[in-house]
Amino acid sequence: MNSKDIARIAGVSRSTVSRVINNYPNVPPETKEKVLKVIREYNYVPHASARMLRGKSSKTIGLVIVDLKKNSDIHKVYDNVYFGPFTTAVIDFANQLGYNVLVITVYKTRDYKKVREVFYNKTINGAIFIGVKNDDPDIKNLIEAGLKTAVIDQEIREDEDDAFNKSIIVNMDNVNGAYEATKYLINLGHTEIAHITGDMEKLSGFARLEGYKKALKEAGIPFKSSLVVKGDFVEESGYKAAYKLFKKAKPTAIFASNDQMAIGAMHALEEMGFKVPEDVSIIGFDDITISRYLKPALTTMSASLLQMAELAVENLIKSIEEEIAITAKFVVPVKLVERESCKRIEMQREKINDKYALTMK
Amino acid sequence: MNSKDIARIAGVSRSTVSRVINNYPNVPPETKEKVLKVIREYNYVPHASARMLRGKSSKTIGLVIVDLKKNSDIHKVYDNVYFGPFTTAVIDFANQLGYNVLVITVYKTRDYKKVREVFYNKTINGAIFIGVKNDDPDIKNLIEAGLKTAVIDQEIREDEDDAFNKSIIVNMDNVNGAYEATKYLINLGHTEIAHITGDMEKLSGFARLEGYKKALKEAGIPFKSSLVVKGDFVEESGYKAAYKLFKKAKPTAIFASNDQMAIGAMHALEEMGFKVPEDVSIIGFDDITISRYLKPALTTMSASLLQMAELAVENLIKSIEEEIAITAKFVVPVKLVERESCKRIEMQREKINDKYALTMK
DNA sequence: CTGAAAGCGCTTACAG
DNA sequence: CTGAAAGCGCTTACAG
Repeated sequence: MNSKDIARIAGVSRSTVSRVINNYPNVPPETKEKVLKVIREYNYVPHASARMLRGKSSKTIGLVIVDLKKNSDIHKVYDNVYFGPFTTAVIDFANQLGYNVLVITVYKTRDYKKVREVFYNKTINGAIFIGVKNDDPDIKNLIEAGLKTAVIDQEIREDEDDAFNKSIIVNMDNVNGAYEATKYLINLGHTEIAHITGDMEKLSGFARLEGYKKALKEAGIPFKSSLVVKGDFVEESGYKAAYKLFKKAKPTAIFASNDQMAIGAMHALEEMGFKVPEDVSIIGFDDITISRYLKPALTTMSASLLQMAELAVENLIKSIEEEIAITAKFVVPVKLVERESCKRIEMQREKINDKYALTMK
Repeated sequence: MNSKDIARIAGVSRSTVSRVINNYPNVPPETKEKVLKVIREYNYVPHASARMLRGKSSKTIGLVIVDLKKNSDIHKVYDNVYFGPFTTAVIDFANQLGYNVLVITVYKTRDYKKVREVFYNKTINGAIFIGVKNDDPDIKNLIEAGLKTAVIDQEIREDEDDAFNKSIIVNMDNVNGAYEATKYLINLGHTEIAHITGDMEKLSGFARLEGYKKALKEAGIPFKSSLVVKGDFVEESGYKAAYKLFKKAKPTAIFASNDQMAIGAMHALEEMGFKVPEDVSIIGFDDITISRYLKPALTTMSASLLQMAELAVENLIKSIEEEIAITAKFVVPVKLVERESCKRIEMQREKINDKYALTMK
């Protein structure tokens, strides 16, 4: 069944069939109805490739989920509690606007080849990237080659010539979020506040560290490098970080750069014999689904993934359809979700120290 | 940049360019290398639509996530803790086999239009369906129209003429899983075992009820309809079901048809003043990520989503490429994950009854 | 081994 | 208002 068949059955030319499909104004109602009837009857839908070849848009965007792991291929995205909700939100918004979404996973640098492929072969004309490291050269190349992009979690640049300046950027308000998280602990009376950092190659990694420092500085609390331990956003790194931390320091509170690491740290804390929040307060970032089910439920900073997905999708599609390079930058606000993992302290130092004496000998 | 340009620059005809791209055997090594060099230099990738129009496969499958909600559009897939991991697993396996995946969400029956569209316009030639109700007529139509399909959670039929018999089917071993879950409770000494059912329009809903009944029967425990409450697989329904249940009955254990409902039920139990597992044991199904973080950690039945994704993807692609209707049916085994939410009881009936007297007056 | 040509199914300027 | 024709970028039988 193709437009020729439809034309023959309806007793018109293929031109006319095409005109009614594309809603041209100069088709008389009766002709239009006649053609439409045949189209419906035969479930005819024009061949997408033929239309594209004639210059119509593919109406397809890519969603590129990047999860570069240093050492293993065991870690797959399906572990990731963060990407799922965002992915489905992107699909929903895109579908609403009549766009399909092709989802592509990138675990190693060479997987970017998959993205180049669908871009150069014209399957997609735009893509949303999540999980990317800051200033990623692979994405830069793609942008320079003309791919319309929306990137989540990417530094907003001064340099006008930078490729990322041609991209839509959607970020959480990382600095402020981290600042507020730390300040929240300070207001609770904590001064020995540790930070488990995220992946420092990502904006959300280093920006949250920055917010942490800012809050300390403002409160006149000296920054101690012994209270900062590197993590990489996965649970296990939070677990290890907590052990490392308590080997050299005695914080009363921890700000973890995301919830997954906070969860890992809570496990370590439990193993070491500390109670949360009685002995150590802990706050996370992201408000993933699991956090509310923990005991104690995790206090954390939350940003609307839905809003981020919406901004990315709508602006990307706008930039595709209007054939202009929209360069909008968005910073989505973050708000505190107070639950049970943080506690006010007042001169509890002795108690904590006693505990230490006991646990660590 | 198109094949004509490449041909001109390499000093050959378009035919030859096409031959090297498609790896025809009858191209001399030097010619091949010469052309390849130009292709690489200009980042040339053949236009996917043009190739398709000439009959090449689109190498794209659809992943259709169905989440039909009766009354609201508030409930979106992004809530769903179950679809995320499966989705990324499907994408991974498909990508590995050189296939793209187009993800489509279906919240209302009319959203199936999106699926028909991409099928009839030749964007996809196969699709995987998850979250579908049993014997869904919309999917039946698609199968009959020639879409290659792999369906998750669908009854395996006797009737050879049934459309679903032309589909690949991948199920969890629902009946056995439910049977084992119930038997586990029985072996722990429970006889008053309630069941919160899933959505009875889905295979996993009614098959798990069947397994529950089977275990009771085998143990000689009479089936009581007062111990069975309807749910629909979402958390809130488990919450409500638990309240409803304890209004009319006094079970010492609950088998919830999935983990989300078990979580809802645990909340209700807590509110009603029952301790898990001291007062009431509870077991779920699915082993979603959250379950291991609960306190008490949820005992549940687990099947490998990865394996299911792999079976669906590999067989679907095989059936697409070999142009045959593969009709394989798979039942993925389920295994018990013992955690902390179930407890052996021995003549505790009095205690429980006391508690009741206290709580419910 | 290689090129010229037909044709996949559309859309759209062109002519009437 | 409508049709005939060109052409989008490929692939592949055909001829040499």
